[in-house]
Amino acid sequence: MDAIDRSLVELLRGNARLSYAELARQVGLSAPAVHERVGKLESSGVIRAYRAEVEPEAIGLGVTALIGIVEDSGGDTDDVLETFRQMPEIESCYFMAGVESFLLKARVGTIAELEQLIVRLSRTPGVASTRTGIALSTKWENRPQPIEPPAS
Amino acid sequence: MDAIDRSLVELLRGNARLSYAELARQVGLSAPAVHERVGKLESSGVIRAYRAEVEPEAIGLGVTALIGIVEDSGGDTDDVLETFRQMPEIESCYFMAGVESFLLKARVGTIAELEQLIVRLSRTPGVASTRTGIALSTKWENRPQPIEPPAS
DNA sequence: CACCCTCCGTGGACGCGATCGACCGGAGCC
DNA sequence: GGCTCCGGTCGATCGCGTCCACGGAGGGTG
Repeated sequence: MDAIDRSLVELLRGNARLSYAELARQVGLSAPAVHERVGKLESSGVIRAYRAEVEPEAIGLGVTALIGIVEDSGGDTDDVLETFRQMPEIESCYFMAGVESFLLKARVGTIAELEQLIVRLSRTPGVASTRTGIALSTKWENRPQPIEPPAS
Repeated sequence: MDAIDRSLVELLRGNARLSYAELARQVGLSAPAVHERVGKLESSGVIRAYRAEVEPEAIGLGVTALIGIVEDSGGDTDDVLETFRQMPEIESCYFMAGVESFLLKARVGTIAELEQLIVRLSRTPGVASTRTGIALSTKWENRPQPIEPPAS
């Protein structure tokens, strides 16, 4: 993970479809060298995936909600997690410090679907209560932040 | 936005680096046709960007926090937003219904940096109070959900 | 100091993919 | 029926991805 690797990661975070040849020009190496470096970044887990970022409204997911979950004292956290994992509406799931064990980001098409989702969450064994906030608008999301070299 | 477009979007959400030729095979069109469709999806804003998804720890951003912001009654929301936008640590920013006007997702390297960020947020004109939750672990994030055809 | 090993890069070669232009067929409209 | 437009295929060309052989720098060892 040297300076060139960081440049590559930063370039690919900005545009995942850059060709190896283009990356090579940007970092001043040959295309095969870049190919190998990127391959290592992928297989070492630094780069997890390449994703197209889509306007949610365009695919019928106009409603974004953030849902805090308080667990039952008796519940099994892993079971709860597994149940959440089965719900495709839940785009992100964080295990949090604090009263609310989980914070979920969910996306659905309509408020009615959100209601159904909340009902399903509330009924999930191990879930004591939920608290839902609705995003009126997304100002920005997953903005890549510049990589700073390790403070050595 | 027909069924083929939806397939293309779904394929690219799963792997943004698929070649046009591969996409073409998957959807049963020729490569130039796919090229044109994807170009239209990009320029119409359905596809906003292609990003590499990176393990945050690998680039020195091991601390994830979710921060709710309560606005001052006198403050100007746009100014507050602009200030947030200048802070690279804030990866996502939602304008919310409820007492907390904003919910921010921030990523920093250390708890000390998080502390500094919260101080800066608290001092921002227009911000009345902040409430920070720390993510102990990210179970998953930005998981693409299958696209369902418009309910027609 | 010479030697060797390893790592990481370059350059060349070759096949495939990206991309452009020409053409074509069906839908909608005079 | 014939025009036009839209959106596709086909074919050709050029650049890119990817494999391979080679080479130089750096470090350990006799």
